[in-house]
Amino acid sequence: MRHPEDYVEAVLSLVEQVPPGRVTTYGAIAAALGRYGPRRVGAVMAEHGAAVPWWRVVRADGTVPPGLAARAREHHLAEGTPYRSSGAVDLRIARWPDLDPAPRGQ
DNA sequence: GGTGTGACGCAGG
DNA sequence: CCCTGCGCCACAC
Repeated sequence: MRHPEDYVEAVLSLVEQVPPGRVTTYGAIAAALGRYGPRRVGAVMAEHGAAVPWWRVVRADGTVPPGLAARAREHHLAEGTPYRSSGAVDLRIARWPDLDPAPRGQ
C-alpha cells in the first residue's frame, strides 16, 4: 500500500456513501478527512477507485479529467446527474452532501 | 536533497 | 475561455 490503510478505507467509504445522481469533490473528501489534501485523494482513487463509484467524485469545477470523462458521462446520464451546458456536472444541484447553502447568482 | 509529476484547488492576468 | 503561479503531499529519479 502506498497509502495508510485506514485512509484508503475512509476515502472509499465516503465515495460509496454518495447516492446516485449526486457527486462530491476531491477537495470535499480531503477536507472531510482533515488529512493530506485533494491530490492524495486523487492518488487513492487512481489506485483503488475501480472498487467504488468513482465517477461520483469530480473536480471542484464539476469537470472530470480527460480519459475518464467519457465513461463518467455515461454513468451520469444513466443516473440523471445534472450537467451544465459547459459539459461539467452542475455542482449547485448535484453536490453531496448538501452543504451548498449559497446559490449565489441563482 | 533537488526536481518533476499527478484522477487537485484557488487566485490572477 | 485560455494560461501561469503557488500550495499541497507522496513518490520516482
